[in-house]
Amino acid sequence: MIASRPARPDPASVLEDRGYRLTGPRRSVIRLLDRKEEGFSAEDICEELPGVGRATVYRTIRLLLDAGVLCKLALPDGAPKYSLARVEHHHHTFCVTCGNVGEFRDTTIERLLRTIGADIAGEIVGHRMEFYIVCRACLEAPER
Amino acid sequence: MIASRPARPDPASVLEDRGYRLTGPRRSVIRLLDRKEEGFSAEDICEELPGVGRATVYRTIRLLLDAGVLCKLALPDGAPKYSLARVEHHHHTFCVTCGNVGEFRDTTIERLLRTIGADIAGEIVGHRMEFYIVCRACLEAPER
DNA sequence: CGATCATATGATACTTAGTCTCATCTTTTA
DNA sequence: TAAAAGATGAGACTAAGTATCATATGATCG
Ligand SMILES: [Zn+2]
Ligand SMILES: [Zn+2]
Ligand SMILES: [Zn+2]
Ligand SMILES: [Zn+2]
Repeated sequence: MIASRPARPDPASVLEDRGYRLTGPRRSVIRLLDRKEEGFSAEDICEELPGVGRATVYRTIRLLLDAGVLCKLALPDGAPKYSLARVEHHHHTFCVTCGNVGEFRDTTIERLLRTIGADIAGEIVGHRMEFYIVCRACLEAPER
Repeated sequence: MIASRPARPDPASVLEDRGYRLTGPRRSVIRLLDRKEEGFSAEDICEELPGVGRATVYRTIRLLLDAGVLCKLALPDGAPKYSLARVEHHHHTFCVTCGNVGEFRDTTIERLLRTIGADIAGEIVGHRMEFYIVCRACLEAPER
């Protein structure tokens, strides 16, 4: 089953492939994103890279979003979060207690979603799905 | 099958049931929402109700969101939109061409989503799902 | 190498969506 | 009718992100 996980695309190569220059500031942003846990904010990145301008951070984020190697999570309430995509197509889990973000894939869902098109007026061109959870750690945590 | 569609809750009664006063400004907002097509912005409401303060519009929207009779749609890109909920639990379609928003329910999905919990570490407390489509009207529209 | 031109950067102003504050007004209740 | 609770609205503030534009960087050609 290990072979079924597609290799994660390298954000730097993806940008180059798209004809963008791989400059110092862009490298810094990408290197930091790579070290980050999932579910960080754009402003986090700005603060941790004082040498890179805010505009450049946001511009790089946008390039990566457009290229599909970065996900923007619209949480039900609160600030948007970002997370480098680990696998190609996936969905997210979001712990409503600790805010932890996870990725998952389920081929059954994907198959079902494809068949559901029949019930919808129009042509389906994409979808998004998120699960709100209480994660393992929060379930096991001493109450408080 | 008609009987299977639950009656749409009346936003005004829902607010009263929750212990909020049904004041003039709140009535105005609710009456306008009710006349609106799906997929309007909060600022639309402010502009169309110059007699009601911005803060009150946003406060009323928040109350209705909390009560579950109004949906906030986080579109993949662009401004958030609102839409009065027509049925209890549902998902949205969003036409990527014209921006039209629709609601749908599918019990197969709901059943599947419940079973998928087994594969996810933690307890699922909710979900969100959206389909991006090209709607019937846009498919049939003269090209361009 | 150096000139040239496209591209990228960063400081900063601006925009959008929404919240907060607080003095005033309205409603409820006693 | 007086007091208390709740709601309102003007406007200040915040957070997330975009636009502007002068400067800097880097690729390409001679
Ligand atoms: Zn993702
Ligand atoms: Zn999917
Ligand atoms: Zn809805
Ligand atoms: Zn559902």
